[in-house]
Amino acid sequence: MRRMLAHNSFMVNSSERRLPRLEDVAERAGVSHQTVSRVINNHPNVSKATRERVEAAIAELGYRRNTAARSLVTRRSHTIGVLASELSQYGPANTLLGVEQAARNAGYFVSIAALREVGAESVADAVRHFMDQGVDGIVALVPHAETLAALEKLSLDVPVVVVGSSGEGRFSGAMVDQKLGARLAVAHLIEQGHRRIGHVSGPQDWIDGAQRTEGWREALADAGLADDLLVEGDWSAGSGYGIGQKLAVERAATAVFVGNDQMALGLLRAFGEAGVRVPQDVSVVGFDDQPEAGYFTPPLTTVRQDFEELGRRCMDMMLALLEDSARAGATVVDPRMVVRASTAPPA
Amino acid sequence: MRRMLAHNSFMVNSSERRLPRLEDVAERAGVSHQTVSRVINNHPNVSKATRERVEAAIAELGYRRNTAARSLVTRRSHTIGVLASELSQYGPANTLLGVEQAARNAGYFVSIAALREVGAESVADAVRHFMDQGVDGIVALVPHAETLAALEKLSLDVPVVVVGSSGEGRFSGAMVDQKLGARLAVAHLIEQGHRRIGHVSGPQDWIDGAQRTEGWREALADAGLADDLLVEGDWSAGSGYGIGQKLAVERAATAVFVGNDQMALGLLRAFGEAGVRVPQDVSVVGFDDQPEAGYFTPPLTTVRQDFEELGRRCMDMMLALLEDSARAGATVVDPRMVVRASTAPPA
DNA sequence: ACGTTGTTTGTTAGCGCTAACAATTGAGAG
DNA sequence: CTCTCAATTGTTAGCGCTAACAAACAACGT
Repeated sequence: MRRMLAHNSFMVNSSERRLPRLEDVAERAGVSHQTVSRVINNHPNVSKATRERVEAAIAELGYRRNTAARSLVTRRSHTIGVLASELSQYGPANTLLGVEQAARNAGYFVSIAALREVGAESVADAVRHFMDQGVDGIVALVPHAETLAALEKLSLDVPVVVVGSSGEGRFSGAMVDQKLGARLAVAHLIEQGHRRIGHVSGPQDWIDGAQRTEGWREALADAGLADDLLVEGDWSAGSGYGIGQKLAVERAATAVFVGNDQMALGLLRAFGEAGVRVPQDVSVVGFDDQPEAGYFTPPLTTVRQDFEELGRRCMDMMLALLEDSARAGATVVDPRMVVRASTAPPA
Repeated sequence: MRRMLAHNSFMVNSSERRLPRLEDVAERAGVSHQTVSRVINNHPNVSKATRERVEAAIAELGYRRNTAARSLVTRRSHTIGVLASELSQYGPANTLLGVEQAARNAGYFVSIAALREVGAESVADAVRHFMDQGVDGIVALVPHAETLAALEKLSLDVPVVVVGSSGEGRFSGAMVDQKLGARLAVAHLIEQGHRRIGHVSGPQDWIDGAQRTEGWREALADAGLADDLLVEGDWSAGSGYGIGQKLAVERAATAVFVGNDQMALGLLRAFGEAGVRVPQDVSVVGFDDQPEAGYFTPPLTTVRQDFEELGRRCMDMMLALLEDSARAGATVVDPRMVVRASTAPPA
C-alpha cells in the first residue's frame, strides 16, 4: 500500500506515471497475474473469496485492461468497423447511432470509415483501413448497389453485416422492408380513391431506391392500375423541386409517392410556386419521416423507418456472427405510415 | 517461394491461415526483422538497395503491420476518439465526416462514442470507454456547455480538442464564429431597414445557442436597437412552430432571426397557417444552411457554416497536439450569409 | 598503416496479456 | 489412511512489434 490511488468514479484516469497492470493487481491481491486474468474474464474456476479480493484490488488500483495486449494474443480487437457513405443523411446517421449503442453495450468499440466516393477503389481502401486496425467485423452502411457489389468482390475474413440488404448475397443483412413501406404508401393513396399515382423515385442504383420503386409498382399492379408515371430524382430537395415544376405543368397524376422526404419538400415547394394545391389538387406522400416532415407546407404524410432499431439489429446480428460464424441471415424491420395533411381524396 | 500470395490491390486479405509478420518479410528479403521495421517506419538509415528489397518482399507477401503489437510497445493506438452527442443532426454529422477524412489521411483510426444523455456520468462513461481503447486523443463534439464542463472536470492524460469551443478553457478548440454569424444575419436585416428584430434562440445551455444570441444582442446594441424580443426554443421544428404561432398573434417584430434552420421551418409553417406572409409581413433568417433550406416556403435566408472544414481543422489541431503536447489554441472558421427569399425590406 | 568517425545492420529484451500446461489443494471413496 | 478426482491456483511461453544497444563495415585524415 505504498501509494493510494483514487478510484472515484469521476476520476477516469489518474496522472500516475504508469497505468497498473495485471501484475500490480496480482501483487496487491496476493495472487498470480493469471488469477487476475481469470477474474476479469469471468472464468468459472475461481473461488469466491479470491474473486472478491481481486476485485477489490482492481477497484483500488483503478486497473483497466490493456486492449492492445489482449488483442495481440487473442487476435480479437473487440472493434467493429462501420463502413458508411452518406453519413450526413438522416437515415445513415441514426443507424450509426443504433449500431454504436448496441456495440458499446456489448463491450465493443466502433470505428468508422466514410466512403469518399462510390467506387471499388474507395471501398477497398476503407476495408484495408479496417483490416489494418484489425476489426472483428464490418457493418456496411452502403446504400449503393455498386458499393455492395464492390464489397462482395473482396475476399474478407471477417463477418460482414450489410444494412439495407436482404441477406441473400454473401453477407448477412438487416433492413427496413422498403417494399412494404412503398406498398403502404400507395395503398393509402388507393384507399383514398386515387387512380393515377405517380412516383418520384430515388436513384435506381441505390438499393433502397430500387426497392421502393418496386413496391410502388407491385402495389399498383395488385390494384390493376398503371405504373407509367415515373420520374427519377437524386434524393435531393433540389431534384424534387425540378421534377415538381414539370409535374405541375403535366398534371397527369392526382397523387405522387416520393422516394424520400427531402425530394418531397422540393416537390411541395415547386407545387406551391405553380399554384398546385396540396392536397386538394395533388396528394403527396414521402418516405423516412425525418423530424421536420411534420412542419412542411403542408405537413407531409410519409412512411416512418426506425433507423436506430435497424442499427441495433445489425449489431445483434454481428454479435451472433462473431460467436458462431456459421450463422447468417437477415432481419427485417417494419416501416409504418404516418398520415398528415399532404394527402386527401382526389377532387 | 513456397507459396504465391496475391498482392492484387483488390484482394484486401487472402484466406491464408496466418497473416505474414515482420519475420516472414525479413526472411524473404534476407534481412533482420528490425530492418524491415525500419523500412516501414521510414527510418533514415537504411540503404536504398535494402529498402527496395524489403519493399518488394512486403508487396509480395501482402504484409500489413499488426496494430495491436505496435500499440503495445509504442503505447500509441493511432486512434482518435470522437465523443459526440446529437450525431443525427446535420452539423455534428458533417463535422464528424471532416474529422474522419483528416484522420484517415493522417493514418489515424476514428472511434466514436455517442452520448446517450447529457450529464457527467454519461460523459465519464464515454471517456472511460475511450481510455479502455487507449485512444491517443479525444475530439469532443459536444454542443452542451454542461457536457463540456463535465469533460473539463475529468483528469485526462490525452489531448482533447473541443468543437465549438473558443479554446479558452483547458482544451484546444475549433469553432465556427457563431457570434459573427449572428451579427451578419442581424446586419443583413438592419440593412434592409428593419428596426424591430426578434430572435428565436436555441437553448442557452448550448454553447452555440448562447453565442448566437449574444451576437444578435451585440449587433442590435451597435445599431442602437432594442433587444427585448427574445424567445427560447429547443432547436426542433416543433418548437419553432409553437413559437411562430405566438409571434403571429403578437406581430411585434418585422424580422426574426432564428437560431437554426429547423426552428425556422416550424416558424414558416406557423406563419403560413396564420396568414402572416414571409417576407412581406415578416422577414425570417435561419442559421446553418442545411441542404433543404433553399426549398422551404419561402426559401430561407440563412447563415452557412462549413461543418466539414470545422472537422478537418479539429483534426489538424489534434495532430499538432499529438506532436507537441505543449501547443494549444483555437482555430476559427468564418460563416457567411446566404440570402434567399425569406427576407425583404419591411412594408 | 592506424584510429576515428559515421552509416548500416543485427541482437536482445520486453510491452501486457492469455493459452496451455503444471502444481497444489481439498473432498470423498475405498 | 491412502488414492483418486476435481477444483483452484501458479508457471511458462509467446502473440508481433519497437527501443536500445551492439556489431560490422566503409570512408576518411593523419
